[in-house]
Amino acid sequence: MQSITRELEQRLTVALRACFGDAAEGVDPMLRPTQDPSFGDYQANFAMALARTLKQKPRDVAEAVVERLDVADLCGPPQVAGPGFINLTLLPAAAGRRLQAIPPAARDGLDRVGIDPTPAPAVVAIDMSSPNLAKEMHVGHLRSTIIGDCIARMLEFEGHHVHRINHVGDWGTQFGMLIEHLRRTHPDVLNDPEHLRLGDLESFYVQAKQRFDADEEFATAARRAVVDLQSGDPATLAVWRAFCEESLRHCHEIYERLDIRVEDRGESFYNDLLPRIVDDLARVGLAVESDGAMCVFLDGFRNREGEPLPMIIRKSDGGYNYDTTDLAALRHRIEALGATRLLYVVGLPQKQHFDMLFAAARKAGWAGDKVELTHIGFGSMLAASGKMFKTREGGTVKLKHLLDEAVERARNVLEANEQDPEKKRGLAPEQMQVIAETVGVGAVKYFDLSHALGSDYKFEWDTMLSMDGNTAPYMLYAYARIRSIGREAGVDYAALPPDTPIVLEHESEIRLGKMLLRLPDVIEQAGREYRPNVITEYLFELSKAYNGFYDRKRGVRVKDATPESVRLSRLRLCDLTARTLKLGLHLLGIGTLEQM
RNA sequence: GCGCCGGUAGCUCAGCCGGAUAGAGCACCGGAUUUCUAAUCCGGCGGUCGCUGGUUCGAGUCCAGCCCGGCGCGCCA
Repeated sequence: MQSITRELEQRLTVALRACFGDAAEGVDPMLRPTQDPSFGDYQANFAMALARTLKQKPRDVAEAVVERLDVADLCGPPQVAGPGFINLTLLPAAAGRRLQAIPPAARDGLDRVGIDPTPAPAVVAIDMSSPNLAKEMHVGHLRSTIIGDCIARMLEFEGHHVHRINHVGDWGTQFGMLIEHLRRTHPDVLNDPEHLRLGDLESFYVQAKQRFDADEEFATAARRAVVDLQSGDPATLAVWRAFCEESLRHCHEIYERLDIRVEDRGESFYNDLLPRIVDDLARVGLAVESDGAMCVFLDGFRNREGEPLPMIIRKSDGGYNYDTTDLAALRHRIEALGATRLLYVVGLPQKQHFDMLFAAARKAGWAGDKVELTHIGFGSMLAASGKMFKTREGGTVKLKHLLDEAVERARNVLEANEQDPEKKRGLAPEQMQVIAETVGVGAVKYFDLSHALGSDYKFEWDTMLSMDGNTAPYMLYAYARIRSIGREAGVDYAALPPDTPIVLEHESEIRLGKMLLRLPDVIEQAGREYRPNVITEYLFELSKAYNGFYDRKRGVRVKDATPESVRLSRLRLCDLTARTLKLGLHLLGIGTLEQM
């Protein structure tokens, strides 16, 4: 399904040229969806700006373009309105033809709803999730994980080759005490590292820390473990590896539950590359010594005293820090993975770090002009109180517990409905559990992704689990209902003949049909701007359009519509709506349900 | 002190390189139900878009200053 706006933009560009020749070169037609249906479906806003450079009246410019504009096959007669807007209204027949041309879903694999992949695929590396293996994943990792996966899905859908890189923290001094603690609590760890199981990493960390602070002998041993680890002592490495693998198992329980796949690549992977990073930067004079540390000074970065702010790539004690590791990782992604688009889905507080990282990589020549470096920053998830998300005791909230609660709350809603004779579905307990998982986890994801990335948001259970409004339950219900309608109508949507004409006559049909046609633009925009909430907004609009179409007062009959051609046309609209919802939810990382 | 992000309806949030009368959900009030899954739909109420000035045909959106909140700013990541 090709974008209608792109088509109309091309026609406008042709008309602009015909009217003004070279003066119209490079002029953006500024085609936008209208906000008010009384202005049609799309409006072109170029005339006011162009009139200025042409020294003509805006309305005259608009009239002239309309005169030469050839859109009769798609739109009704273009209208010039207000100061010089050109309003375009899609013809229902043209909309119907376009919908009809959408090919059926592939038998296997993802249903692309007729949208072609890009002819120019790129290799993309997305830095996402990236918890510290020393501790359990907590709510602070949620946004990066969910948003990163969503962006990965959008780019994969476009046809790019995407690496979801889980840049886990598996190195650093804290691992000394963990190794030492592990040795003492699990003396057999080296005999059978595969079967190491630590029930709760959080309390394991706390125990190790307490012992480190209280027991001098232990602390000494822990420090020695750090040295051994860094010098590559095999026995120490083996314990460290066993710990990291166990910690990763904990992470992957969460990822599985979230239906997210990542490529684990710990910071330690880059250890061998770090000396060369410093050497290479020193050789070209980018890294210089300052207070005993090797630093890169970049234009425009100042500390609180107003002096140049360094990026420290080797500490005065000879150790490296995350600036060095991130530089090495960046280089690796470009040189070894062949990535030309490097995305970092990391919280906004780290913006300055990435500004410096990117500046350094550009200056060093490691990232050329063709390489995109983007920090996709996001705001904080706050408790409903508006404060930082904490347990009652002030600790961090484990991600596992958050998801458990989401599913439990979803299940409570389902069970309450089963008590209500009006809403009872007669679901078996196992079915209910599956539905609760999808609804609960989906609600958390959807709620997160439905907010603008940059702003903080308040985590509110009642809002995200509500059946009303822009939520996962509403969207999942809309999908399940459409599927149910197909079953009730005795129709296998997938078996509807692809050449069944789609005829848009009733106002609610026209509205729904036009909404369906916006899909390519929505996906394109969401992917280009890295904005998941463009998709959620659209899905909500689409659901509302569908509910209007299906509404018993304002909508049309579907299942028992006559004649048969109308019934089939409407069933195809149902199918296309379901397929669009499914694709949209898929891009958000949310599965659908046939029944709920 | 410098920098970044935010301030939009009672609450939670949208608002697409500046576009027509600033939107949605919740809450509140009212209406629709012989159910195609009403877990829905329709209507009403509700705003000095933090403040002031500027740019221009046009500013929630861009610029400057100020107020409020959050975060960052040399060897943690």
